[in-house]
Amino acid sequence: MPRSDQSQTAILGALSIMPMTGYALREEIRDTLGHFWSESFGQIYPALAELERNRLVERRQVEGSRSSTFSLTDAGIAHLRGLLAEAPQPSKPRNGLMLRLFFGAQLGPEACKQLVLDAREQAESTLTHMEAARSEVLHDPDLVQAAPYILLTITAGEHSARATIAWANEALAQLSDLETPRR
Amino acid sequence: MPRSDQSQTAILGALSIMPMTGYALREEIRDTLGHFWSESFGQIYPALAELERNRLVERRQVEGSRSSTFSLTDAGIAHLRGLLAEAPQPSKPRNGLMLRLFFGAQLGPEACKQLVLDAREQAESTLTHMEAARSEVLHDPDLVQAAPYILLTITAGEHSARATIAWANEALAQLSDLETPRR
DNA sequence: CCACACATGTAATATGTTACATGATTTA
DNA sequence: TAAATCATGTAACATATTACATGTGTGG
Repeated sequence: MPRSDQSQTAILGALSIMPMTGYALREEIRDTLGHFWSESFGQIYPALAELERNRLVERRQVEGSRSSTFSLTDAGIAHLRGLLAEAPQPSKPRNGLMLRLFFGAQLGPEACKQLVLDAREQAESTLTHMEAARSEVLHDPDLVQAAPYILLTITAGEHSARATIAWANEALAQLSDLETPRR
Repeated sequence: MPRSDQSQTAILGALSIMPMTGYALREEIRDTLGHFWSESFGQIYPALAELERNRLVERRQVEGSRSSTFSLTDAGIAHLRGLLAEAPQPSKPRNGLMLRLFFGAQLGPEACKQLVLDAREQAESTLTHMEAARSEVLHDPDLVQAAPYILLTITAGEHSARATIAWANEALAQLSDLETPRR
């Protein structure tokens, strides 16, 4: 089985919400699933080609245009449900921030503080995006079916971002103590 | 520059805390950094070989044994500091749980609930591990220098796990509402 | 002396990103 | 009409996992 099942899941899933081109697929995945998923061009087109070979998606040429819209076949929907039912394969974590803090003794408190500040800022920006996403989801008529589930992922993002902010504040306090050793 | 800088950072960092064999390196990374980092055998040995070629680590053969201990050279410490100072490269997220929930309409509330239950259980287990790790770090004499920084990463893990648990409880309530549509 | 953990490494494979090539369509 | 965006795809490269090959030391 070439092409990761997980990429197929994301692609079939996105097409289950609405048919679209490969290009749009990448934009949707980046903009909508971006906080917890990513696919690159180099994966999307070959994966689409294979899904087409297996009759799981259908390409519909737009009249007088080179671009084509992909949509799920019945077999594609069945396949998607099968993939979703499989246990999520745990992704190998690679958190560059934590790696740096872990060896922070080599870096010094100042640089660590800056890393934590950056992380906090990013979490705050995530929080803003999540709020915007929530109202988009609630107002998009294409998403009435999917909305309750999508909202779960948005809530997860918010919880995670708030946890990061709370942790960052604690961490900054700790780092300040390290900076000025008691005299 | 072959071999990701990030792998080198993890390896040099681990060796900065204490010299060890390649085998031990993998065990340490799995057991100690496991919650936010991973390296596999296939990366560690080639990376060590290259670090050795660049005189960033030194191999010391143990008397009458085939195994050897790697330790940092002065250039290695300098290199490590340089790597740590670089901005963490954001890892492409791939959260299988969120992917499944996002398309949960295809899966149904029951299966989604099970996924969330599993996630909560895992977070609870993480919380237990973090507690154990904290007391280990506080009692290991090799870690006196590094401890304050390592504790930051443990605290981060705890915040994140607690956020997951809180979210899971909310999500389960939402999913129950979906299961029994009002009549 | 057998099984298991320690130890080093390579090869095959899988996965994923980036840069490039190409051209159509839209918008300023 | 020039520039930006949309659109499809490939090739080269980078990265990472898994299985395998090989052998040593140690405890039951």
